[in-house]
Amino acid sequence: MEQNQNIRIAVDAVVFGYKEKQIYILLIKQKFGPFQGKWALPGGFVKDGEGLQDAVLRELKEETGVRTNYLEQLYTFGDQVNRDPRGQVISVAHLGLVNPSKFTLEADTDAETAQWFLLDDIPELAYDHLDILNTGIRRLQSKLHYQPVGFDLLDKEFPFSDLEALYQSILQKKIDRRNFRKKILSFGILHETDKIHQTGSGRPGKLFTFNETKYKELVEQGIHFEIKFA
Amino acid sequence: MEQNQNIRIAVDAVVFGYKEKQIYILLIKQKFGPFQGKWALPGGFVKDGEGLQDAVLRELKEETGVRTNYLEQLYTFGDQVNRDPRGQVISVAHLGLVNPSKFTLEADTDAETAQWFLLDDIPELAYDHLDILNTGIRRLQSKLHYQPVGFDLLDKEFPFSDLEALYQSILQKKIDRRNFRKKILSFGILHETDKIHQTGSGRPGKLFTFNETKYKELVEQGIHFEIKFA
DNA sequence: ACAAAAGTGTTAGACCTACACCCATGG
DNA sequence: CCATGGGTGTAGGTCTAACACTTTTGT
Repeated sequence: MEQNQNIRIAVDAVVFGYKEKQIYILLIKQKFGPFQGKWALPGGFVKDGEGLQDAVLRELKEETGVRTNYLEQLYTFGDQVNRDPRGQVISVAHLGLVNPSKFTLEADTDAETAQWFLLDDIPELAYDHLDILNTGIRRLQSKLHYQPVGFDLLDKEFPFSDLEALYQSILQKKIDRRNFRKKILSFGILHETDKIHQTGSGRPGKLFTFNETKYKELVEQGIHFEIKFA
Repeated sequence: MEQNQNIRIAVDAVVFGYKEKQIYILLIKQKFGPFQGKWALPGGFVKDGEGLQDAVLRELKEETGVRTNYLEQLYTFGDQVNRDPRGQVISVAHLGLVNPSKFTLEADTDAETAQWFLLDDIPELAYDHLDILNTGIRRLQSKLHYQPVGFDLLDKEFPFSDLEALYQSILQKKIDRRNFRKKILSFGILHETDKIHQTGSGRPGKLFTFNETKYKELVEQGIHFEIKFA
């Protein structure tokens, strides 16, 4: 009953960031270990006395310099006993959302570099991190259907087209602009400021902010967002 | 980097069963440990070289005699470092669905007894198992909205009213019979046999079976089931 | 005046909700 | 014939899908 286990527990993070109208994912290049030089998700072993979420936040900060407000548990990988060549390791994967413009990437400890990658430009990954990443992508895609998404990814003030591009980038399909706008506005999570987005070309758009109270309320309550591609 | 951890990993199972038109949950009475004599979810430590899901299935069989086809990962409890008085233990909770009529409960190893409990008759539970149980209930309730449920809980042939009672029992509210039937039949997961349910009183109902192919297809694809209480 | 991006409304169809009476069987 | 539970249809309202032109700005 009190026999010792020879299993170790780690955490990993699938962190999404949105910039330049596209979704990126945060990866690090490993400095040590069996996959030295390979790209991987940020993560590492949990320390004694440390909670799971704390471990993720610590590793993220150490390996990439990023801090995230939004972090949820994704899935625990431990059915495959040999997923780590160093021995049996169970990894509790988390999903994070971040606005990349708030941070400069800085690799500290186990990581040589940290870098944002476009989803269709992912390098070969260490361990089973591709599985974890795919689980994260699927989760993010389904989140859109039952929770508002965007608060943690966009700037405080943003043009409506940013939100639209965000949804299209996550779902990887085109959305009808008129229907999308109607639907989102009907949730009442946006507040239209009187500022105007200064851009290079084309008609400038009004800037919006999230109504944080209403937004968080709908994150709790759940929404039903269903929209066909145009 | 290769420092040893003093954290152990366990699994627990929230197993639902349906009988006599109501949802039950499977609990065991602990034979040993800090909560000796208390009721708890079936579960225990993962063995070296064992996968998570295998560990759940093993513990379930050892402690209750139940085997389940349907088992999904629920959530990993490890943010609270002191959830187990024996030391830091992270528990990967799973959710199982079972037809209780297929098993007689038999407690083998760590359990004194195993027993089915009605949801509104849950005894005091060991550890943070009430949190885990509530997470399981919420998950099962939301599953109804995006996946068909019933295949693993009902008999092979069942009257339509069983399915209806199952949904009502899980959602804890009354459902309009006509609308429910219309909705479920429109999914095409049911096959009407020409057999008749032999019951005590009242008009006998036709027996149905699940169209397993279609059912599993919709489990993958997802459905959208939304129904107001009557 | 042209290029680029923002902004805007209506209609048809699908789906959801509300609602009450008759039917088949056993005792 | 009564009690019990099974079986059935329709109309109103709401939500979604489809669809294209005009407006504002910079160059």
